[in-house]
Formats: sequence, C-alpha cells, structure tokens
Amino acid sequence: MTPTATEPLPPDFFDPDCPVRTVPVLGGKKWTWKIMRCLEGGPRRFSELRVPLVGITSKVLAESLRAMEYDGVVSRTEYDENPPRVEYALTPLGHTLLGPMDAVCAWSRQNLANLLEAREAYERDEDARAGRSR
Amino acid sequence: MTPTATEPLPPDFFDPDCPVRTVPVLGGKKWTWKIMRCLEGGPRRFSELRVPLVGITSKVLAESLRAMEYDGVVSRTEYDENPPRVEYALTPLGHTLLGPMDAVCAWSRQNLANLLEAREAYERDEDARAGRSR
DNA sequence: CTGTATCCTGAAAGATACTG
DNA sequence: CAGTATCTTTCAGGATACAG
Repeated sequence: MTPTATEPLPPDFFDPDCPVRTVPVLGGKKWTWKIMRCLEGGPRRFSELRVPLVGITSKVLAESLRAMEYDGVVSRTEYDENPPRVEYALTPLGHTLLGPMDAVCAWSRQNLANLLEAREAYERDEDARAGRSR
Repeated sequence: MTPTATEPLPPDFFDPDCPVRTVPVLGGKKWTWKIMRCLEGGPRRFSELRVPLVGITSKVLAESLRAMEYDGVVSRTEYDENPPRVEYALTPLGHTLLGPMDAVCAWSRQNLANLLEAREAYERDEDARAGRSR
C-alpha cells in the first residue's frame, strides 16, 4: 500500500472513483470543519450557528448542513413549535470524526510558527533570486 | 475552548484572520492530500508524480507543489543534468503531517460503509417525503 | 425563525499550446 | 524533462429578496 521510492508508483495508486473523494469533510467545503466544532458541545439551532460562523450566509449554512446530514455526520430535528425550531447535532458517526479532525487541527496549531517561518524563507529566496537576475 | 450546549457560542469562537485557515492541506486544494501520499515513500520527480495522479495537468501539479513548498511541507531539489531532473520530497515538517492525515484517511476507510448507508437512508427518506406530498 | 429562489462573482481547475 | 503562458470552464460561495 505504501510503495518505496525505488519502485514506480502504479497508475492505480488512487482509485479515481473512490467514494471517499466525495466526503465533504475531506474535500473543499469551506465551513464543514468549523460547523463540526460548533456542534461539538451539543445541539445547536440554525440561528445559533450563524453567530460564531461570522460571514456565512443562510444559504451556505443550509447547504453545508444538508451535505453533512447526507453523509450521516449531522442530524436535523424539527420541533413543531411556533416560532419554528430546528436543532442540529452530531450523530454518533459524526462524533467519531472529531478525533481525527482534532489531530489535524492540533498539528496546525502546533506548527503554525514553522509554517509562517517557511513562508518567509520562501519569499526571501524568491527575492534573492529575483534580485540576482535583475 | 469548548463551550457547552447550554451557553451561547461567542461570536469570536473562531478567529476569521487565523492563518491556519490558509493552510492548503486544510482548505480546498483538491490534490494536496494525494500528493502527500505519493511522496510518502520517498522523493519523486515531476513526471513520476503525474502517473498516479490520473487526470492532473502539469499546470495544476506545478501550482500545487509550489503551494506546498511555500508552506514548508515539500522540498524541491533541482539537479543540474541533461535532461533536467527535479525531485520533490516531504520535508521533516511534511512528515509530521502524515500522522494527522492518516487519522482522517483511516476514518474515511473505516466508515465508508456507514457513509454510503447514511446516503442511501437520506435518499430513501427524501423519496418517502416527496411521495407523500405528491 | 428557518429557510428557499435567483442571480452573480471569483478563484480553482482544466485544455491546449508552447519553451529552455 | 519540467515546466510556463493563455484561454476557457466550472462551481462553491456570496448578495439579495422573499416565503412558510
């Protein structure tokens, strides 16, 4: 599964049709990770989610929640009240995703300094090269 | 840091300007995770990477590698030969990212069945609802 | 309050052709 | 071989208005 560097990587190293590709939490989906974090502490209603997700529109929030519901990581519970109340929560499956997510988030936090330093170094080298050729 | 469900989520729950947001491996960047996996076994040259990354164009591969180099997770080594040879490899920082990434990938593999089942259930319910209202 | 319906924009990705 | 240069496409995301 992990070929060494001396042998060529096979063309079928990745399955282009692998359904994992379409898991929202892995692909684009700008807000998914943040929504997960907002639901970590317990159920939240729609308007409650909009507060910390500064800048999100109701359209995008609704779309994101629907995609997550589709994948079974979020549940939607409608209460027949007036005014209407809808609560979103992590499913058991969603909860199991928190751990892996935390690993990546922790990495980001721990290596933020390294990252910023790498970017500065990269730009310094760019400047040096451009300076010489000029 | 993790508010309970009974207290409201503060508007500053997330820092909109947090640089972590721009880490390629966390945001969009369709190919980043796959490129990481290709480099896991050791250094690879440009054309070698194109084989398993079925469908990627040289333009997008070059852009992706540059972004990863910028963030310090990939190194680029140019050998002064003819024909030219360039090798890409994971940096030490890049290697530390493999662990967290694996956690998410493992989750995807382990829960793929649950995911597909959730999607089917979702679509069944949709059909049921549409059927009733029709 | 919890959304949907439109329309629009910008950035990422793809197609194609070409260069040192 | 290892890219760059253009041009086109695509689509997630945003703005705005409105509905149950």
